[in-house]
Amino acid sequence: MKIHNTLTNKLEPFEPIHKDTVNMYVCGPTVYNYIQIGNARPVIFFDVVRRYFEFLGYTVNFVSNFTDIDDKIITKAIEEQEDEITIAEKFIDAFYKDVERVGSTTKYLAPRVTEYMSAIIDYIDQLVKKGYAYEVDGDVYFRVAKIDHYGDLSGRNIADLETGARVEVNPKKENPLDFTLWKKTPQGITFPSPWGEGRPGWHTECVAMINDIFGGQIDIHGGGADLMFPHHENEIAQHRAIHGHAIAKYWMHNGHLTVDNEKMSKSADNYIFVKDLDVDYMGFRLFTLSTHYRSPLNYTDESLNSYVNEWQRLRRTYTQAFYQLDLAEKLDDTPSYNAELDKIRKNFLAAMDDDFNTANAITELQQLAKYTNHKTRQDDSLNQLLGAVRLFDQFFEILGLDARTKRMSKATRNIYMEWADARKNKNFEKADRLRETLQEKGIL
RNA sequence: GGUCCCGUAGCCAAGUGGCUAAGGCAUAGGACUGCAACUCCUUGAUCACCGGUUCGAAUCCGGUCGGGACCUCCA
Repeated sequence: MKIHNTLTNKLEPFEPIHKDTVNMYVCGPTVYNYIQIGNARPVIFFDVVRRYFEFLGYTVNFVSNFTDIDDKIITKAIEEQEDEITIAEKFIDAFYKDVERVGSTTKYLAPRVTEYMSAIIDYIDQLVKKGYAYEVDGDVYFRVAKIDHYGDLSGRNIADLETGARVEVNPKKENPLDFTLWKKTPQGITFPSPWGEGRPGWHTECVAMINDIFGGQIDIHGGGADLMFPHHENEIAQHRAIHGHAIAKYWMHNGHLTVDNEKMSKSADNYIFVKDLDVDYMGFRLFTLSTHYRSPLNYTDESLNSYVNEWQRLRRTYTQAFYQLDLAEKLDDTPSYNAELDKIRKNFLAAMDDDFNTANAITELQQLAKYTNHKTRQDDSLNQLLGAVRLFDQFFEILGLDARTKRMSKATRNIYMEWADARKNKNFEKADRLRETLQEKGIL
């Protein structure tokens, strides 16, 4: 199992810190709006990461936060004449719905900033006491100059960053790179702190949560590539300041999604919410997994549709094989795996082991479909067909693709038999009628 | 202005130094079928461009063009 570590920019063998356990944290959403399809990429990809580790036998402790205190939420609250908590609640519910829509699990620990206020304040307080942070007029800033290796993760050096600063610098800061830990807020929800009423900056929450929940270095820290700088860089800096070592062993970042080769933005009028996609969401999931996670993913209607079709094809292959076995009452037999199936399985796992190369894994899924379609037309090798179905189950489970198919009821089975009979007796009128019924039930 | 990523057939996409550049969709032809649907078989590439390194490059180096991300608070 190899993982590309953003920190070293290399493929590294995965070795868990604690035997048989994977502790991972993925930066979650700021809940001020519905999520757009680009936000769904980490939601889907890191769900696959979790699934694959679980398949390999690890216990995965998966944590992803909600940022429920933020200027954008405050702005939205004022806009909608609601309080921040109500807004946050609304979009947390919406987020969970979208996560389920795209086939990812919602059963993981999801701490919220509002629940972590005292831990965050405590963390900032420690930074101040150790001299890594300073207070100015009710704001608290992190002293970047005091940390070595700032910029390692994103491959930047401090000199370049200073040159590049093109916006007016905040005169309160000792150094333009210093980032906000605590912010005195003129409007919206505030919390009491040693530095007065205010709210936390964005970068401390993840560190405080990781520290509290995991109590030490985690295996994997993930998120979108846009978070690499400054967010993750700042997490590393804070954690190093207090604990003297890196917060995570492996950093994983997914590439961006563009729409017609443009960044999604409201002004470009190409903003697509997950909830508004009018397609089979499993097709969308397959689409996002069709490109390696670190590569950019470009959305076009044509491209999405081709994967929606591909998904329907895969599912059809699966259900046809399933029903054939069901009719023959072979579903509970012992599956047989021949060399061809073993090879497909081996290639699939090798692809996943290679830094979660889902694109190549999907290729094996397609090979499995071809194999299955061949076997479906040969009645003599039902145990091998069963092997194929079981392999499909495994692949679908790992990728989070849901093709669950129920066994036929007795009534349906009878209709099927009648249909077969009618065809045999060339009673085509009756056969066509029954065929329609079976098609409606999704059997044919 | 700075840092970095990407550019493979009509479309999606793997491959990152070495046999004839995976796979899928679409197209076209064929097979199967009572008719369909489904399915199967066959069908396509001067790897953006120019130059260099090498016995050998899609893959490494330099340049050009095109697209994208980040560089401040925020995502």
